[in-house]
Amino acid sequence: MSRPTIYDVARESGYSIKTVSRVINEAPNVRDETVARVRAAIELLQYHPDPAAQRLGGGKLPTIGVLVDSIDDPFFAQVVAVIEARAMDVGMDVLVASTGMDQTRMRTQIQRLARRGVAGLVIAPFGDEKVVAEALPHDVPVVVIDRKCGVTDKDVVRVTDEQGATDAVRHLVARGHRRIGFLGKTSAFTTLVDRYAGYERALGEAGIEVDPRLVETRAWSAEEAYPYALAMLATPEAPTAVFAASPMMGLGVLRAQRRLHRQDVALVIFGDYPVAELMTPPTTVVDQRPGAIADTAFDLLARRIQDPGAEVLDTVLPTLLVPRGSGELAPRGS
Amino acid sequence: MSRPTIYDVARESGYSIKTVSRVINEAPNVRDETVARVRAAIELLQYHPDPAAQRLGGGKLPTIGVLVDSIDDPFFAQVVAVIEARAMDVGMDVLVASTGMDQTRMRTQIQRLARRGVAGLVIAPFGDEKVVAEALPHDVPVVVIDRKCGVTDKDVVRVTDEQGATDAVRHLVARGHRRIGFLGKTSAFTTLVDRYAGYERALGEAGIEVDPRLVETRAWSAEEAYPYALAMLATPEAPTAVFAASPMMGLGVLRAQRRLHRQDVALVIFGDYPVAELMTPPTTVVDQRPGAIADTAFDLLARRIQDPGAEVLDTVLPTLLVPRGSGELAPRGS
DNA sequence: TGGGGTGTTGACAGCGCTGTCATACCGCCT
DNA sequence: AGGCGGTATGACAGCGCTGTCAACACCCCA
Repeated sequence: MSRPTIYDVARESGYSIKTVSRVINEAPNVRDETVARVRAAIELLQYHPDPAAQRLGGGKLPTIGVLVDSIDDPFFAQVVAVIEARAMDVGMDVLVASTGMDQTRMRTQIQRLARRGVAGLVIAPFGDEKVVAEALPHDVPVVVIDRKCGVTDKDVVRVTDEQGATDAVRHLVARGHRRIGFLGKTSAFTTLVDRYAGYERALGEAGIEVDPRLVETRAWSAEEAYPYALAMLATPEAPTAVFAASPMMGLGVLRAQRRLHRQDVALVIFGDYPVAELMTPPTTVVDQRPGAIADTAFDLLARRIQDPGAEVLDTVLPTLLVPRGSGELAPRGS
Repeated sequence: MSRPTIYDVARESGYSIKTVSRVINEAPNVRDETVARVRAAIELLQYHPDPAAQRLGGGKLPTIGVLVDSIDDPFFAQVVAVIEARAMDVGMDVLVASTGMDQTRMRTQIQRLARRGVAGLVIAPFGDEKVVAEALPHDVPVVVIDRKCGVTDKDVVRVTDEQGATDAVRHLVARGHRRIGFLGKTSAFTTLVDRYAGYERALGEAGIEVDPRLVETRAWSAEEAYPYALAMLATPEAPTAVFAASPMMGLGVLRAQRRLHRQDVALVIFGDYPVAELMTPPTTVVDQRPGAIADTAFDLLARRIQDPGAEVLDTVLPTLLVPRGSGELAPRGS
């Protein structure tokens, strides 16, 4: 009364377990009629191969592992959701793990996932490049998402951080802003360095000099960003617009704006977030399109699982500026 | 150069693989000195047991499966995040799957997870009670979360839906509201039936008769809720306050309010959502405390894994009314 | 007619564990 | 002294697959 095994299917179909195995794995050189009969037996018995046994027998687990900063971050939640959907389509399961922004933990989690014998891994790494390079496994296909972190021997999917930031700041400049603040911890992530570069570029194009008083690079979390944003908005030289280089920074700014009743300060956030369109004013964002990142990552992973020797790709997806109101505000008093 | 196996540990420590196995599984009747030596060898070799082999050998996979409506729903994302954190603490991995609110898919996903040989399952079921009862596996520990769905032979963790709704509506009544709208698809979930009951109860206590024009039970998604909310707020008998029985309904109402510039209508949403405190006005919610649900579910699952015969528990957690502004608005014109 | 593919199938040995059962040894009671 | 029960350890057979290699039937070409 236990689950049927490959032996049951073999007996039922009249073939050997090896032939059944071939049918399951769609191996070549099996007669059509044989395939049909084995399939019929599988159907009849409602047989499903045991993943653990498949793995142990020599194959990989029909599973892909996903490692992200935090599962309930809306960005990563969507990444996980899309990967799960794609995996389900091809009969794979998804193991999730989070780093909690801790490099040691990142390393441990990667090892654990790799140890389980997953077919592939989607990883959002962070931090020191050397640590990342050492932590990434070499015996299992990996696709790196969101942050390159100096990785050159793995497929990478990320977005045009600099261009996206440039777009955002240009957008503000086009509305007449000249005093545009920047928030984002550039020391932590190369993505933020790139976004800052985009900020500088857009200002440069407009002939605006970077005012260090309007650049805040110390905060990482929304909680840390809040006081800095507060301070920046409260100064006499307060910016008329702010570019928040991440949703966390954006939250800090929004809280500060609310606190100071300064909804008149224009704002563009890099990274969309839920209900942004319901804010007052609705928040203009640079959408990183997590779904597209996840889709591409899945495609690349599937490709690498199938062909481990395939050329290593560094895919850079475009971002999308979504004007919703906060980024279209004119400079105060103009 | 491959990963060390139990044989390597046995050789290194001078004991048999069986004794090593005993140490790994903390089996009784092993001398302290033996344990110490084996542990030392494990440490030395950086040995980690192969989960697939453990599973195949007779044990369960050190993995727990989580099945929810949708992984990027903030409520479930937090549930998954907490379970992953808890699982990591005890060296377990987490397999995620989503139902997409499709009963057939729910069934398939449950079977797939059970087939993998997970140690336990956390499931948010939905829909027809008979289907749910048939879909839940009997050969693996299961904890049902969020919705009871008529399940009586599994541990359940949910919240005080009726009480939470009563609290919310009482809160509105206390501010002087007498025309209070209700939105929520009561036909789909028992949780929503309970919330409606809470609504009715609070009104009854206040001697307010239920006005069917203020009760909308047809919508499920935010998209569906929007037009209904719009219609309700646009009528001459428009409510001065609305109780949205789910975050989805809440979104619909918020969009309608924005569209009609009716931020003066008081609103309480059942279920917290990100940045609710940054809305204008900040949204008062009944917090379901997904983290607490997940924590409790994990505890119950661990308990059941350890003792499959333990008494079946139906745990009902309290909700938390979080006043933030929208629920404290006085009736229009008063 | 024989040699050498090519296509199709099966026997069998693992993969790295755990469960079962056997074994060896100890102390203690009668 | 003999026997018994409890403790500590090991030998060995699976668990349900896949990889390797062999077997066999055919077919083609020389």
